[in-house]
Amino acid sequence: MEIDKTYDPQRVEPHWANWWMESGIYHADVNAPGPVFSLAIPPPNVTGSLHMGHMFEHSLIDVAVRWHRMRGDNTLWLPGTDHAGIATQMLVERKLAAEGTSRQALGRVEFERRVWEWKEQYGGLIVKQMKRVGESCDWSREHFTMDEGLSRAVREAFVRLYEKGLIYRGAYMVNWCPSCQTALSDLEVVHEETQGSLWHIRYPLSDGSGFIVVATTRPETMLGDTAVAMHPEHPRARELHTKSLKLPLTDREIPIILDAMADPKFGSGFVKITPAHDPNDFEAGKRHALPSIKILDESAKMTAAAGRFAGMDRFAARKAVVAALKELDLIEKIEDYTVSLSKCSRSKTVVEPLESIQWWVKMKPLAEPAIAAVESGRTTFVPANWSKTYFEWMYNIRDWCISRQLWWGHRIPAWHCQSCHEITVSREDPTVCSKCGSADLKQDTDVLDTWFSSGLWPFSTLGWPDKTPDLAKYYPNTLLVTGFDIIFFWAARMMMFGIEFMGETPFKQIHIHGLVRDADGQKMSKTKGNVVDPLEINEKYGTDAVRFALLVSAAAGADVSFGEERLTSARNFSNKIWNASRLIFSRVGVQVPAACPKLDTLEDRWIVSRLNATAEKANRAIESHRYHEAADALWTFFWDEFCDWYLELIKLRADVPVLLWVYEQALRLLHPMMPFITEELWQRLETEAGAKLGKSISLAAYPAFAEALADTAAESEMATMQSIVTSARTIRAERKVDRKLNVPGILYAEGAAIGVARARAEAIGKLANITLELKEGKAPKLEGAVRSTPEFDLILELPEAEGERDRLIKENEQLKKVIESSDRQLANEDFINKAPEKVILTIRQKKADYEAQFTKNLAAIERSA
RNA sequence: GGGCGGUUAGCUCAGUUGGUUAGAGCGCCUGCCUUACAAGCAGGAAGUCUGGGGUUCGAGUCCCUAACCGCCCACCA
Repeated sequence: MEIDKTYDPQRVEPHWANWWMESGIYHADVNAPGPVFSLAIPPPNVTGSLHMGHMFEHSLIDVAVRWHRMRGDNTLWLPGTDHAGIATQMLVERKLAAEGTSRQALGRVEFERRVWEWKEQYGGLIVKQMKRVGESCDWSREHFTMDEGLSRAVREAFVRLYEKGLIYRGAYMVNWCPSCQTALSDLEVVHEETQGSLWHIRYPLSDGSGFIVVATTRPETMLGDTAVAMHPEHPRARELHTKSLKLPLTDREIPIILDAMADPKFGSGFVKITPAHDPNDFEAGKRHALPSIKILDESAKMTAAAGRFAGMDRFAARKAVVAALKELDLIEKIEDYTVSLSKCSRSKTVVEPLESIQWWVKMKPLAEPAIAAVESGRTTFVPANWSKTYFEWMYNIRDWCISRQLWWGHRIPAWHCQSCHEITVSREDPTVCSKCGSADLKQDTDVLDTWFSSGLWPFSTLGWPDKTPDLAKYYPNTLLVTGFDIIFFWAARMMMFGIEFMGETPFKQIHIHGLVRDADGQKMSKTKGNVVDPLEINEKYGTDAVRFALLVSAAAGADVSFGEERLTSARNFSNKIWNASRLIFSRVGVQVPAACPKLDTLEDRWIVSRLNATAEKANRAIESHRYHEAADALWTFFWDEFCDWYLELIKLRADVPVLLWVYEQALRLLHPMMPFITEELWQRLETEAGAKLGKSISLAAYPAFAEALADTAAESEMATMQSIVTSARTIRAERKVDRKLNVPGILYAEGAAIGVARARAEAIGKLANITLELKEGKAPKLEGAVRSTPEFDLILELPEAEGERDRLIKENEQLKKVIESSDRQLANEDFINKAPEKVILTIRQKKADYEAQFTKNLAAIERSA
């Protein structure tokens, strides 16, 4: 068979990626038998393109999915994308700006049309990329959070929560992004420590009896102060609390109030109260019935209430206010101060706390059962520790602001009556007001937080609110694979909504993976310029190699430091698989026995036993989401055992019935991690009758552990044989013997070892290029080119090596340490009494072996002295 | 202010419930273009498992403590 010398993924991958899709083999059949394995993808943002984080997450998912499918489970991996409200709207607005227009200029309807158009044009990119990298999704069930079915689900969910009193509308302090022009949830605000200042400002007492000093990080807000608070226990409380202050730069008089919020130990012990622009002060304002003066508008510009500062931007106003106060000599001092700035996670604009009317979800009643679900173990986290993070947030949960003043998203299904001002919330668009019957209705202009619709994802994608067969079969999902960064945003909300609407937790397990970092462990970011593009490296190294490189370094929950060396070695591994296949195909052919053939030779028994052990390890590892362990086991098996030993031994034989069977099984074991190369090679194989093996390796059974194939005797015999070969090679390497030169050698051994040596003498001779003579018993003297182990002495006909004596002395020093420590242990009564018998026996054996070795070495050392 | 991780070979990292002389990849050293593979083969060097206490017959692994690094949460003027 004509086959390239090096593996070229580009010649193989596009074909299979395409065929997997077109053949529809990953379509989940509701009526198929077997246990269900279902998983819904964390829907990537439509605006996005595939980055390393996706590549990693999707590799983890695809391994789990392919493994379950090969195990015969009724497997569904449901793909889809998220409309990502703010992110997408920002992108399209930027594009409009470049065209010299704006959403305001276009109007709402036209803008929405443009976003849809944009989505159709560019939104499919990430999906295309996912298809190209061979993700085994059921594309017939692809969903988008704004498609018709999901929109209906969103509406249903909203109405139900509203009817239950879990959604309410009200005026509260919200995080307002002046650049996105919308309210944000607490989660969409990021806190950043910044070097700022603490301004100490003198507020004169109205009666002219002096000043009190307040400290603030935002001096411009003083224009909206409506009180100054002091702690009730403050030493001057009695004296001051009836007095009032003359608020500088204004002609207002404000009271001094007593409130425990003022920490007497902080600063001067007085705190200014700006109810309109600070959440704490907002509450204080309510407690003390203070007026609220809004001095900043939705664009963070000073309002008319700010007097001569009106129209200024908040930061300009800050400077101007400070300057004005300085002029009046009202600045007592300015301290350097570290402030925690709240910024919009999208636009990085500093958010402004503003009072505004928004829609909220009451969270406590939803959180309680979601907490219970994890406490009771109905849903578990992997790694388990993440449940702490989940609990931490859930116990302290606050109501969720779900309305956004955006145009791209699910419009809130609420209608405001223009005559009686009643709100009608409805599944169908109402024509008349539910209270007064007026037809003059206007739909609420807000849309819902993106995460509201993603929160319904595990069941909305299966047809909810209808009772579909899909929903019955695939809900709850078996597994969720996601990043820790969206545990609160997404996982927790799905838990709450899943339980609320479906009565059942949405997934049994939540696997939280880490972050893909660069080779130096730095977070990848565009500004740092250390972003690795998966498509670029997929092209360079092959998708399988990229997957394998990610998987092999992905201990559960751990971050992955991703450098090119890892890719190179993974790429080399695919090449190794390729070349082993070349050898097999050219020497042995492509016909695979239907079952494991009869095992006669040591190496056959051994490789089958190793294959079996590897299958066990791989299954256990994948099942418990320890993908790196599976990858490692497969690497070791295929490269070190199958290629380096088994194939080398096979080359010496004509009759090889077992080889193809083991090889084909190995391809199956590798398939979930390296789908392309394994499919390509597997498709070249045939049955012994010359027929195709099957439709796709991805539908072949994943090898399972079989007790009957475990052969500990073969493993230990093979270990002896390997040890003899390695000893001979080591001697040769140390003396730099020409590879082609055959060297006579004598092997002294007893017991089992001599049996192995006899049975495989020829193979040993060939692998080490020595002519082997066997003698039963111990070597009479150990000099010359010798290698000794507890099992045997091997003497090659070569002159004594320089440095051999030093090596033995060094080895004996180490042996002595181990022997002494074994002695100590064995002399310890507690150890003998308490340690399990198995451990004691092992130590005894170990000690005996080392002593024998030590004695041999010693004899050689003494003689060479 | 709370919470969670990490510290193991030159580098990046593994190390299930404590139990043989702590592993891998890359890098390094030596020798090989061996009819599958130089993206390879054979051999080799390299670690007082961050420090200090403790539990235990036995600790990289469990407990306490310190240092350093990182992350998350929080309405600390």
